[in-house]
Amino acid sequence: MKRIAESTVRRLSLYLSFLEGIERQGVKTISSDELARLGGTTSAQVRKDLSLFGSFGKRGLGYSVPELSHKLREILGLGKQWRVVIIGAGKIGAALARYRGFAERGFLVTAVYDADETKIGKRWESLTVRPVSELEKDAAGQDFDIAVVATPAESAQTVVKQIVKAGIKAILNFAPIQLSVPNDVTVRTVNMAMELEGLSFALANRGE
Amino acid sequence: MKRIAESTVRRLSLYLSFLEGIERQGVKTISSDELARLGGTTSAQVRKDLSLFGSFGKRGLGYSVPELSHKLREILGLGKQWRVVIIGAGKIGAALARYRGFAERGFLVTAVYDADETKIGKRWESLTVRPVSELEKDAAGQDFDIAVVATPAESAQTVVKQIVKAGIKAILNFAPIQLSVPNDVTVRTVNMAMELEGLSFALANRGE
DNA sequence: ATTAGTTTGTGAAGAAATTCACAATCCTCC
DNA sequence: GGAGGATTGTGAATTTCTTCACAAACTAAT
Repeated sequence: MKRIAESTVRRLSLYLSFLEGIERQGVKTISSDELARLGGTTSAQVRKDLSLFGSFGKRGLGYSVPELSHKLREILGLGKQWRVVIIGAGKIGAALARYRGFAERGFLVTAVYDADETKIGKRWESLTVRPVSELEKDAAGQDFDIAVVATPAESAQTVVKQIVKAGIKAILNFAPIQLSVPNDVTVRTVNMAMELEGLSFALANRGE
Repeated sequence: MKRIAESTVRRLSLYLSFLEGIERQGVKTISSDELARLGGTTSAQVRKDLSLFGSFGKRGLGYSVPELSHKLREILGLGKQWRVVIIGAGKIGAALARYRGFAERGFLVTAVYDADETKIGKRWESLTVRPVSELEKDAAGQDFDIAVVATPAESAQTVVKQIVKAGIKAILNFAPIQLSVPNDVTVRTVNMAMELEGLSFALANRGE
């Protein structure tokens, strides 16, 4: 398949969230134009995005809401349950472990790890914090899909090496650094400082 | 000034974080090549990004670390303290109010608001949760710069209308919806579901 | 069955972002 | 103070992303 841009994937995700809302309201059909309006983009963009994966609409009519949302879930790989491990049992890790949005979307938090001895053995909901040194061994039997890095910046790159060794191919990174990983590993970074600085830039340069 | 792309601003923010680390280690000078290596990009990209704002380097030598990081802070508007209000006193709001990264970067959390009567009056650190209906009035005297939206998706758009009315021009949005705002208001959205779905897509389409 | 009115899917055009490539400049050392 | 080596700044080339624009395909109405 042709390489798909990250921006495209983000939009697909956005379209899906609209479709799910609309589906609950019982709307049966939607045009690219309407979808574009909701997503703050253009109808051509919507159609182009979808056309990368097939043709799901009916000319003159639009898209069937249930059908399109099913297709998008399929494209985004939301059919199966992904198994998630959280590395770092600090505040962010704790908040994430309790976050219901994971389960709702089919992401099952399977284990929590930390390097700090004093945290090991603590229980969170139904999970027990395990030493990160065991990650690779554990992964052998369990098929973890996604690792969430919620450690301090200093330890993040070390932890990532262990994640990669454990054969995990997708990382959601909350540490405020740039992770270095092999080509076949996908990283998404959530970096509050960067978002805030983006806003700061916008405020500082208004009207120039 | 020419319009600057969001991706450029993100990279500037990234460069700055490297420079700050390097500065603490006492390194005095850095080349675009080194900076590119750290940021996972190319040296040409680094130079192009910086050249949008001036010429800060010395040919044959590279960039002075303290000078460049100072310039970047200036460009990103990190010189002044920005005043932040958090709207939504739920779990995310609470976590953000306690988040030290705000203060470290010069973002001062000034107030917390919520629509839910049962939450109003609660004290968080040195702040008291106030009714969001008072936001506009409060804003008149206080010059709030940035609003953080940490409400459920359902109330987010309503809250945003109040934020806009209060004259706030920058929003950091944690609600999983697309906010609609006037042109002169900048929004950055942090959406975990979208990030997870990006990873899911990558996993589902590996090697195609 | 024909017409009028929609809306898709997609090549082609246009815009934006990235990379190339090299002259210009600076530092160091002899 | 000239030569050699390094690295910037930036037009031009390239690649990627977005928008345009229209034929094709569908519905509904008469």
